[in-house]
Amino acid sequence: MSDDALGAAFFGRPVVEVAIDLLGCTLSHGDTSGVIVETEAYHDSEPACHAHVGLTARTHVLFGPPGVAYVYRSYGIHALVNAVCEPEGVGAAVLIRALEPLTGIDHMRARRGLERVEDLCSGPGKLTQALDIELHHNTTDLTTGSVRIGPVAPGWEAVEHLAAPRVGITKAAELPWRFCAADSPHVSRPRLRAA
DNA sequence: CATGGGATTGACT
DNA sequence: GTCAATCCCATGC
Repeated sequence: MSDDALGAAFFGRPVVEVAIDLLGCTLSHGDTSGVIVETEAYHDSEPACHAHVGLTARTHVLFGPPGVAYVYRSYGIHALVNAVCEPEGVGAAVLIRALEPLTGIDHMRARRGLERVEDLCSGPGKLTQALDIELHHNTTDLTTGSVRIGPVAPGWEAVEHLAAPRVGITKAAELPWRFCAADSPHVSRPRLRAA
């Protein structure tokens, strides 16, 4: 494992723990990067998870080794990026839902066609567009690849976090598996429902 | 081979 | 608050 990325051992733990610990860590691709301020956990034991249907061509990566990217297209429009968790054989991943932009902000503005920093990465479909993450990044190793997740950023070591129900899903919506950094103006859907 | 659903976003009433 | 856009892939005939 290198100094600028988290190792496979970090991701090979219970998915809810990883989702919480990822708050304050960095996601980077090329010149662009940001601090993760919102995540959601998904596990094959609950029906909202894509892996719930079992091992298919699509879900194959979710059951693979931890620390790998699972990227898929949602509603035919947006790419959403996840980090595969739990030991190999378990279908689980953390959805990266929002970032606070850190570097390459001008590139993000150009890709998004927007100026306000708090609009660049405040949603799972927005951050993939801002960082230029696409479907071909599916199965990329986040510990060594071009898209990678780094350790907690300076000043984010003790971020207070909130747990809340996941959003945008129709099944198992009651599980409080959405996690946000408290007081961040960069999370999606401004209002948080209490857990 | 045809069909239906989806972990979202942005524009419009 | 409501609604359409639009691609991948799992499922069923």
